[in-house]
Amino acid sequence: MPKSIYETIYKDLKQKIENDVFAYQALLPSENTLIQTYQCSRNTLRRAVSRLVSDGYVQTMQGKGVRNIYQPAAQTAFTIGEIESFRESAARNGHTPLTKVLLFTEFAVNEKQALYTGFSVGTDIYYIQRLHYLDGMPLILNHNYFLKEAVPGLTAEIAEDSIYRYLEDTLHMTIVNSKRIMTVEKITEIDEKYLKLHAEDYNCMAVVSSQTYNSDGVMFEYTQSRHRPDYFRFYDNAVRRPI
Amino acid sequence: MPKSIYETIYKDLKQKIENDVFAYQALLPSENTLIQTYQCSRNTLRRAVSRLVSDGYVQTMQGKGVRNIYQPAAQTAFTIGEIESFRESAARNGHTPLTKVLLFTEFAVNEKQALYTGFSVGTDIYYIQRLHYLDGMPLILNHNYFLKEAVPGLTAEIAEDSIYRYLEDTLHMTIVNSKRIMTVEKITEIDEKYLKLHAEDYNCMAVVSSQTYNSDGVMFEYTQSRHRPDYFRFYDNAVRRPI
DNA sequence: TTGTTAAACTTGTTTAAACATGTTTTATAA
DNA sequence: TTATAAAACATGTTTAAACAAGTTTAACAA
Repeated sequence: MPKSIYETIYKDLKQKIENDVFAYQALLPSENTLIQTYQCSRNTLRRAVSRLVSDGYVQTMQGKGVRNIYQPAAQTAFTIGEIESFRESAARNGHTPLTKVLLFTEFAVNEKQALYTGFSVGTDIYYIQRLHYLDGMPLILNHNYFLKEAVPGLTAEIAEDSIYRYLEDTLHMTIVNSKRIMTVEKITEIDEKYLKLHAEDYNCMAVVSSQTYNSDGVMFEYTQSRHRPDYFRFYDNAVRRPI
Repeated sequence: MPKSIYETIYKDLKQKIENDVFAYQALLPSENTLIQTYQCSRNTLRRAVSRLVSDGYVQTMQGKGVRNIYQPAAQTAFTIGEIESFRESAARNGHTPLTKVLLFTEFAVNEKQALYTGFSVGTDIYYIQRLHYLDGMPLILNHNYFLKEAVPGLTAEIAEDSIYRYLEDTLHMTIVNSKRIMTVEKITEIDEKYLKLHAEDYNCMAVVSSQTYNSDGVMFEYTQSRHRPDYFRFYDNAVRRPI
């Protein structure tokens, strides 16, 4: 339910681009034309288009027009690029997700953990280990650290379903911002065991470490996601700005 | 040389945040205050702030203010997140870069190559293999495919220096857009040889495949960058938008 | 003192207009 | 026919103003 006009336009244009209404490398209708189409102001239209630019869907060229440079990505198991829960991502790609909770516990952050999580020493935390399956295959091993005071009433049952659904629907928390770092790390015995990896085959894996902030600007989650290397893909679009 | 007002303000605020003028988790001065400071319109100021949001530097909260959530990242060998050449990245982090050209050739794209590069079959291409050193250590093995008609006069000498400098300074090309996919792949004999990797140690590596567009919306480069896993880091900031 | 309400803040959305700058097309002069 | 200049059209930047909506503070009544 997009509430704002620019968001409605953005979604409509995005959907049109994905459905080949505009050919690859072709120019979109000009600003003036689209203003007529959507009966909106120039600013509002430009705001919608600028999001398409960020998405890598189109490229604007001063004096020329707006070019469609969208090419559908090969459908893959896991696509990041937005903040998306495992369930959302699976649903979007038409796969069946399943989550198993391996460990659900709580403790206060020690010095070593403070260093890599970003939480202060002594902060009370829920620590959860979860295994994410897609179509029956274990793909991701997650280590979640949730700020206890920001996520009251979290249980293993909720973790088995969807923590993000609980955060947004029940606690009415708004997730806003997520800083991520991707690295490649050696697999551990735990990875080997749960993700059915074999060191002779793959001895390292993709690791995504993220710090997530809620709408109060409070970092309420640190997560380390350990991905099966053969099913990991991360999409990104970069825009070069003048120096 | 930032020409626009919003860019000047953006850079000033960014620099202030990086230099701790605003404390972590503190609120920035309000829009009205900053408008007075920079003597600009509200729109222009908001445009600067919105880029700081994209960068993950601040978070806006309706009714409350703008919170500084910037934390300096651990300095690392290679940071991506923008389109940046190897030399630029090295300079920014105070390292000494060196590039060796392993292979410089040209050919027409065949069917197999067309599939993964995104170039059409028969397109004339410069194919270059380059090894990037940082402080004397080989870190990245690059496979570059450049559209020949878009990059006339490319030589091995230029490739040894900086292709991007040639593109921008000599050919006056503007690089705008780069789509990237990150994966983890098994190392090959070539990787082992040039990056001094050992399969008993690491048998896979980080691979960044990218398609880059110039200001005419033409894809003029496909590159596969193969990174030493122990020196690879990719930073990203994601913003969750209402569904 | 406490609870409610209103005012004064904050950021968010939208419109309108003017001018700048780059590109293409058209009209005009040679 | 060809070269040049002007016009038309494209996106880029900036300002101004109005209203919406969320949060904090201040005033006020009980």
